[in-house]
Amino acid sequence: MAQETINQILDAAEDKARTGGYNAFSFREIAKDIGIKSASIHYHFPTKADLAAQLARRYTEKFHTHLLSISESGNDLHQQLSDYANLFYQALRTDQKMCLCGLFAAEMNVLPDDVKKETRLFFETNLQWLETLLNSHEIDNPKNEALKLLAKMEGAMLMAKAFESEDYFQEAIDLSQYK
Amino acid sequence: MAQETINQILDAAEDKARTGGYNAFSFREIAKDIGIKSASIHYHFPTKADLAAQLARRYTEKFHTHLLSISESGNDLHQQLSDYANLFYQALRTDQKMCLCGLFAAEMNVLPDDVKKETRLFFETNLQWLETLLNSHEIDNPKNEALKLLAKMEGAMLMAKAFESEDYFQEAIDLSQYK
DNA sequence: GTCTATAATTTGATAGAC
DNA sequence: GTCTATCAAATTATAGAC
Repeated sequence: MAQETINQILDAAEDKARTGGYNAFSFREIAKDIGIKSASIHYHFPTKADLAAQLARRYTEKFHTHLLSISESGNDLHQQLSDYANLFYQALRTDQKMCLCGLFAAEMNVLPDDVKKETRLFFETNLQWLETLLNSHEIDNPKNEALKLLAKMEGAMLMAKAFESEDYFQEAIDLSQYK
Repeated sequence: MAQETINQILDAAEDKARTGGYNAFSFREIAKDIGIKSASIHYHFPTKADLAAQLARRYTEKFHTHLLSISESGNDLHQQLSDYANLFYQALRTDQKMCLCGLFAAEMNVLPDDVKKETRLFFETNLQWLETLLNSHEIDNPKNEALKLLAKMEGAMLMAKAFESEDYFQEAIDLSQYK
């Protein structure tokens, strides 16, 4: 199955990209990890930009699936926001790694255009989901509150990376105002 | 003067590191920028890890100087925090670049140990300054509030990078609770 | 689809002349 | 302190056999 190899490539690439960014993964390393040759990766992804763009796209799509699942729970605002924060926290906790798009955003200036576009889409997807949620609970300035919440998530992740401890994420996240 | 060359090297390296992180600057590129040869850089900084560690150290020291200047102003809490946020905003606005240590923090896992240490020191310096400020104004939980403020700064910077507009920084920063 | 082989470039780093 | 020259390794990418 071709799709299986593609998934293996993306999995290996994501692992490395979330560790050190766009320059932290190479065709040869990925190939070695999954037991094929780098030339085979080029068959599936002609250029590194293609691979990275697909990486960001898949990451965003998976994330979006989780967002929809939170929406459909019908839980109250505070619970949904807690579940939202938990998406980021679990990424830290289970993988010990940064948010892929958070890392890409920091490197925005050196990313190929397609990767830039997909990275930005991750943030837009998050903002839109947050805004809809906040709006449906009659929060003032939902657009601005959404941006502040997203910044809080990514900022908290950065704290966890800076101090090399997931605990800093939880300490930096405070959602008590939405109770 | 030797120090002048060293500063030129660090300036050129900082410019590139703040654009794309640890892997975004090379000895050859820096050398070309300032009109010397890469071998000459190795005379001043034996390894890339040495150069990056000094980069983070200088960045933190400069930042600390600004922090002290804000403290000494004797302004009220809200004004000092606004000035603090402005340190980050100006870095975005004048250089169109991310916080060096914010970017390094995102890449923490792939940094040489010395660079890791210096990067962490930037965040500890910020936390300590914030905690002292908040404490002197009798804010509850100054340690935790300091962490939340620092996360807010770095998160807001990331939003600005993600959407490629400094405006997002200002929108994500809200210090009205300290008025 | 995967392979071998290889091109073209860039990288960090060192030896030794001046 | 800066240079030339060079090394060894790694990078993205392609051509062509199987």
